[in-house]
Amino acid sequence: MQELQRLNPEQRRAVLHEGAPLLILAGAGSGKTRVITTKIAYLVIEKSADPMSILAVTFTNKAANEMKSRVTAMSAEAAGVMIRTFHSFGAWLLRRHSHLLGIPATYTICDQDDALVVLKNAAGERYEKQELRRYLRWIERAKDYCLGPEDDLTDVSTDRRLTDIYRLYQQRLEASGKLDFGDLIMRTVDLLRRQPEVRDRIRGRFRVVLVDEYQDANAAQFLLLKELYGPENYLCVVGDEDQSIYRFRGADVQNILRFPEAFPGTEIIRLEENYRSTQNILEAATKVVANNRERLGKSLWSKRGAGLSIGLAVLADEREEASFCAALLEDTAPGADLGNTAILYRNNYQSRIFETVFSRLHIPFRLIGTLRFAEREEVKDGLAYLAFLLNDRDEVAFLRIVNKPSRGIGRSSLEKVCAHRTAGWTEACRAALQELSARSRRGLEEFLAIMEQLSAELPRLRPAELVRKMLELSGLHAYYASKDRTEETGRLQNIEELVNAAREYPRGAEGLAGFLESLRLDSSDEDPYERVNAVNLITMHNTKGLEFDRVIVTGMEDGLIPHYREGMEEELELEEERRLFYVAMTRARDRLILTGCRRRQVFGTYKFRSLSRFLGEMPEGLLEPMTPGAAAPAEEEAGSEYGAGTGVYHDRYGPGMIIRKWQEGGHTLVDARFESGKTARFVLRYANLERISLDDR
DNA sequence: CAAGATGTAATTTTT
DNA sequence: TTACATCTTG
Repeated sequence: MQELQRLNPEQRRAVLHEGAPLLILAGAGSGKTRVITTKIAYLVIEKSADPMSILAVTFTNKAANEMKSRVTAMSAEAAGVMIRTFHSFGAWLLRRHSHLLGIPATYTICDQDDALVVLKNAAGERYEKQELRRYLRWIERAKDYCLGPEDDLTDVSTDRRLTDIYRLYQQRLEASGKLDFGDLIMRTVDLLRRQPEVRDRIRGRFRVVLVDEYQDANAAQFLLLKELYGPENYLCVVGDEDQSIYRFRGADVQNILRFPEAFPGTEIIRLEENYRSTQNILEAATKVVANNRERLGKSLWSKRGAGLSIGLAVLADEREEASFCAALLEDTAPGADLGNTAILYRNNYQSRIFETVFSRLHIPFRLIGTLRFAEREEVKDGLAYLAFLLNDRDEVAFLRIVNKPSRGIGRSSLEKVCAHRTAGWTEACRAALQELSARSRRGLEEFLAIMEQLSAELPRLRPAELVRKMLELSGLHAYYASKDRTEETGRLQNIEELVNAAREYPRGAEGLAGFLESLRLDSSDEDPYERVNAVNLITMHNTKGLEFDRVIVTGMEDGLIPHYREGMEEELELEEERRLFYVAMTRARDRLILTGCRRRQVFGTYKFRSLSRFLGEMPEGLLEPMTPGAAAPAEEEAGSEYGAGTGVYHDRYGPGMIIRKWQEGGHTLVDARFESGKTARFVLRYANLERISLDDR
């Protein structure tokens, strides 16, 4: 197999390895995906392994899809290999054994929003939203550790009410015939433990189990691996303890650190040659992460030259930070692909200023990982109709859609329906009908009629047609069409997109359930691998597994990175933040630029900030200060230029023109007329008027 | 019952 | 600054 020749000795050793459990410690950019995919192809081609007997598990769909396409490129036969995320593997197994678990085969999956609704209904009105969120976090955490309500939860929280609330939540969830993300792992473990014959059958089928990004495994996922791994099986996990960044989600570095203890006889192979970054970038990143104690340690090296220095720019505020980045982008060679640059930040909200500044300057950008399709209100509405169609015990779906679009069914009417609640909501509705006012009754009858019609169509229609029908019958299409006219959001487009998304799924309940599952578990509607000439705006977490020619890490300030939050467990959190920064830095191939602000707006007022302590952990000589003035267009001292006739842009008023300028009380004042027809007077220094050319509208 | 108005609170990271 | 929750009005 010629791919083997292209590997370095350690990579080859990892591919050829068999027998004992294998832990591959793969540094950033060391070609770990290549090793896994080649290993799969090697097993199929050279060792004549049955593709069906191989299971490869990842954490994100992004990674799973990437792996799938690379594997099939090497061997068409290997298309039969099962490559899934942990969650989707659990979902698959649970669906096939739903009869053993007392859950419907067409169960739907709760996302966090849905789970919060379930919890709210379960716990009653007496809790505030924030409290409920806290409890939900604890419940999720418990599930990360495979702990049920009856288990000792003191490691999760010592709150006395947690056990009760957790139990109520779980009952309510099960009564609704739904599973949450945690269930997908926890109940799979449960299934394999309680049904030894299922476990043995699975062990018999998947003789080879490969796990990517193992450093992000949580306790439940570890336990799942334990169940999958029998005496006849081969287990290989790949990971990098320095890139473990999902502690908040229950990921535990100890999982990878202690893998050799948990699986006796484990052999370790280190991949330390980095193929991605220049020496400078690598050295800086390595020096920073070396401050961590919780690591096995490896020494990354690269054959690439020293390369460019690492740029450091300190800007006045986040607005200047964004313009600085914009100037860098505008400086790039004509024809160069903006898609080769990524702008990274710690918190999602930091993207906002980049969006505004870039839009104004007509710099194309795309937000990666944020606007999740399935989490939009209008999409959730549509999905709720479909979920309810599959399972009329689904309380979350029912409450969402019974009166959306409005059918005149208000709170009091709903309470009457709830009083009749039995197993299914259809029944409860029918039972409550005669107690309702004429108006509410008509509305509810209409709702029931809609669902009945759709139910009749369910076995006959393919999901795409069914979705179309649902949008019409439910009135959602009309509802969002009229809304869209006034609000000009793309909501109508989004729900129509639902029709397209449903194509390719087989007809009937199973097909529909499969469609809903993929939407829930595969939220990546923006494909970072797709070539687009637009700069990438992305959180540090979301960059895992990605790489870019040029990376700008923004917000290099104490409090942002490392992120501060009260009550945090100092040392552990700090090491996690350091790993996150390490991940961010090692995404860069050729050029790494760090930016921070002297002050930043917090809740509308400016706060002074100090630079990130991580900057001090980098070798002195590698950092090269960049002067904002050189790259950013001069704005401050341009006061003298804002004469009458100057085109300006104001945040509130939009584009306009200066019509008069004069001095008064030591300040320069201007009057401006805007396109809206309004005029306004500003103190030039404070007004944040941006210059634009007049034909630039 | 629903849309508008007004007041108050708050920003990690994601399958 | 904005998001969201509660109150008020049509």
